[in-house]
Amino acid sequence: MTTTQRRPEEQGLPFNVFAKACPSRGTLEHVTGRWGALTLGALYEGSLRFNELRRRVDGVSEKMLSQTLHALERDGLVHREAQLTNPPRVDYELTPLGRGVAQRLLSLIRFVEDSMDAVLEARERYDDTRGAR
Amino acid sequence: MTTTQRRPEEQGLPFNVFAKACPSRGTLEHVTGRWGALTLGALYEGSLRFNELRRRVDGVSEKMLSQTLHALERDGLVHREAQLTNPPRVDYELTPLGRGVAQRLLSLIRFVEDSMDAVLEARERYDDTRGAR
DNA sequence: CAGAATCCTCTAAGATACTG
DNA sequence: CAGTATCTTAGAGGATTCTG
Repeated sequence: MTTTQRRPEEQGLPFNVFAKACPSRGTLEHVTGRWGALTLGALYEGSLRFNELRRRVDGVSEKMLSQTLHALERDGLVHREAQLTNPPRVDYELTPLGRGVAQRLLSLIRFVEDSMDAVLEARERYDDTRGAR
Repeated sequence: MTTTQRRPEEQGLPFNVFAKACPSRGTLEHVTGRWGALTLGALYEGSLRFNELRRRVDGVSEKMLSQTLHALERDGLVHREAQLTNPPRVDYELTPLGRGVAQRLLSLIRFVEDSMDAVLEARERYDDTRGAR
C-alpha cells in the first residue's frame, strides 16, 4: 500500500545523480548550469519574453539564452508560447515541474547570496594563510 | 529592531546573483558546477577522505576533484583536515555554511531525480514533434 | 594515499552578422 | 522582436606522469 510504484519495470533502481551514466546528471546540469539556474530563477516571478529575459539575466548572450531555453523546454521545465504576429511575440513560462525546480533553486540562490559576507571573509583568510597563492 | 543590519557600509545593496558583476555568481557556480554540486552532496552524509570522495562522485578525475575541493575550501564551505602520517590521511568535511548549501542542493537534486520520468517523457514528446531534430 | 605538474583536447561561450 | 548561422577563443576537463 505504501510502495512508491514508479517506473514499474525498474523498481528499486531509482535515478541516482552520483552514478556516472544516470540521465539525471544531464538534467541537473541543465538546471544548475551557468545560465540555466538564472533563467529558471528569473522565470519564477512570472512569464517573460525573450528580450525581457535577456535583460534580467544580466550578461547572457542571445545565443546562450536561446540554447538554454531550448534545453529547458525539451526537459519539460519551460513552456514556450509563440504568437505569430508582426512583430513576433514569444512568452516563456515555467511548467509545474519547472516551478518545483525553480523554487528549490531560488532557495539555494538566496542562501548563497546571504552567505556572501562569510564567503568573502573565508577567502581572505584562505588567501593570507597561503600567501596569496 | 527588525532591521536586517548586514554589511553596514552597503545596506540596501544586497548581493544579487542576477547582476553580472556580483561575486555571488562565482560562488553559485562553484556550488552548482558539475563537480561542486556532487562533492557537496557526497559530503553531506559525513566526512570523507580524498579517494573515498572520488569513488562516490563517479567519474571525477583526481585533478577536477582536487580543484573543486580547493575552491570549496576557499569559499569556506569545506574544511580540510590533514594528518601528516605515512601514508597521509586527509579528511574533508562540510563547514556549517557548507551544510546549509548542501542541504538545499540535495533538495534540488532529489527533486530532479524524482522528476526524471517526467523529464524523459517530455523529451520524447519534444523530439517527435520536431522530427528528432 | 593524496595530491601537484604537464600536456592535450574538446566544447562552452562570446562576438558578429544575418533573417523571418 | 526573436531568433539562427558562423567564426573564434578561453578554459574546463581528461590522461599521464611524478612526488612527499
